Amino acid sequence: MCVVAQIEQQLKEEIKNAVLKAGLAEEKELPDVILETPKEKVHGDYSTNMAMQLARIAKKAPRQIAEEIIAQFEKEKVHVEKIEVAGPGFINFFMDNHYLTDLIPDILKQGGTYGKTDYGKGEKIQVEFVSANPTGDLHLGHARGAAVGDALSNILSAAGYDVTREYYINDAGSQIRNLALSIEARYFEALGMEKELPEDGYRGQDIIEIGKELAEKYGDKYVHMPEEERLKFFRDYGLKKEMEKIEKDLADYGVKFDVWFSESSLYESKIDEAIKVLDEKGQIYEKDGALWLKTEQYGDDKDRVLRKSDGSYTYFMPDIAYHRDKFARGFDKVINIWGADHHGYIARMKAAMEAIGIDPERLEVIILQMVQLYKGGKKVKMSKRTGKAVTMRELVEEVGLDATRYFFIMRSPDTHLDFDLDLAVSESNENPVYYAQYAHARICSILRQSEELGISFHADNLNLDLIREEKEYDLLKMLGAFPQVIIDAAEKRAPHRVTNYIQELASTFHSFYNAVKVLNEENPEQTKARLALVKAVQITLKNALSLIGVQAPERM
RNA sequence: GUCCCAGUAGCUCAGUUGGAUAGAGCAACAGCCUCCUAAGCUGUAGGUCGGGAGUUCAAAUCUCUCCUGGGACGCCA
Repeated sequence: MCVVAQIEQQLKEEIKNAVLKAGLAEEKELPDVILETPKEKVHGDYSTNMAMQLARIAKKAPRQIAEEIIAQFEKEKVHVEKIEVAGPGFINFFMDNHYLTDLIPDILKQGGTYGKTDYGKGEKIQVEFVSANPTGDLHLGHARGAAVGDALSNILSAAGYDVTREYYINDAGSQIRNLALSIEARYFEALGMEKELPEDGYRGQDIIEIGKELAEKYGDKYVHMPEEERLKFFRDYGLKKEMEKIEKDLADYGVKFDVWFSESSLYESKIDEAIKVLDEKGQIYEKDGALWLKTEQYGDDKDRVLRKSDGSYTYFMPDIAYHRDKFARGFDKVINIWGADHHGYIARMKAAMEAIGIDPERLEVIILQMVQLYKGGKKVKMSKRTGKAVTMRELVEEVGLDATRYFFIMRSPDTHLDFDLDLAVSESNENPVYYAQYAHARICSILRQSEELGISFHADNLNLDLIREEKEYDLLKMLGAFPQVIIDAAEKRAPHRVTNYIQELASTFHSFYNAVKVLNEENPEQTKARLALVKAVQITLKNALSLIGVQAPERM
């Protein structure tokens, strides 16, 4: 536990003691101590609303209660310099912030692990994201999903959860037959023959190329083959090609999955098992030649079809078997990251979990709202190059990996995202990515120069008494907050809290940089202490950026 | 029609478990480099938190209702 968490803990404890000593409440009726960090410095470093909360229990005016608490409070024990009662009854604590300097050697020693905690206690969480159909290129929505899913996974890991990243490959069902038919049409086309592309076939450039490739490799070998045999080959071939491409796109995007789960593997036995369980629980029935699941009684709009009257399964059925399998694999929580167009599906899936005997609370769905590209103040609908929707690869080529990922993480998942291309590519002060990276590069520059000057410092041999400036304390407060930021971001499934933190930390550093000179040959002891401080900032900044998959450059 | 998300400064958005005078970046205006990277800093100005009602010591935050924008509602996946 870092000093900040320790002090906060002790402050809460001391507030509690003071309340009990003042006889304002019994131990069992005592509300949880809420400690806040006020927005304004005039309200101190910490503040509590305890007096207001106790107004009813103690039957006294809040300000009166506050005074009584203060009278019993032992300041010296917890680095409190001054206490004030303010407003309707807030108790504001002004700290002797020098204790914060203990963070410096602490962070230097922890290095790349600073910020990590065991908060999640190794709870097993699966995050399933992207899971795009293997029928074309990854697009903007997938890019957002990949960025958010990867960042959230990193954040959960850092907060002490045992995280598995998973991609669900939709390699069964009608869209895959469609893929085979689309490839078939392009294959014939490449051979100069006519074959109609199905109406809802895939028209992507990638399919055209697969068709060409097949024609070059095999000539007209497949023209004379029985249709089913040909389609099976094209299906398997296309699937392999598409998945290789998706996997490469994601790897280039900095995202790696632990498990690639195949939908078609469910057809071996897991679907039958799931149906059997549902049947035993009396959750299914036959009507109009189809098999239905009673989801309505669990909050869904209506019951849903599992097996169509033609004997094939709907998408829903293997998905139920899939989710049942996830929990059977021992995950305490399962998080799905879906596009906004799937939100109607949540109630259905949760109902299915309940029907099959799994607590639906253990399934969480994060819905990502739509992404809209802007350029020159106008909506970008299509790629200029291809005339089709803009792909993830094109986006990264245009604005770079760091900016792409940063922009996607920057906003809360449930807001519609306007992605400003001009802003993302601009190498200027308008661009929030560079603002943060620049802070890191500046620190690296200072550290390089200290080496050239032959100044070295060691975590165990610092004179921390020479850290006394207001701006230095501001920085230390930011550094100390980092572990809790990760916990909050993990708990609220809100990666954008990390980018908010990065902006704030960078801003606090830039402000410090302009006010305080680090390298000062006339005062080597202070220089060493300050070098250690900026080194701690560098470590924290780099750790934060790595959570969201953004580089921390040493020069810019 | 039912459901989900959003509505906060000119623009893009934060806003902790309900807390004090609602914050940041950009844009605007005024300053700061003989000094560790000016992709930076300091300051000024800018708001009926979509409207209304309620809950309470206290509401951007909770409840109800209405308005606006986006999306979802298949024996598709």
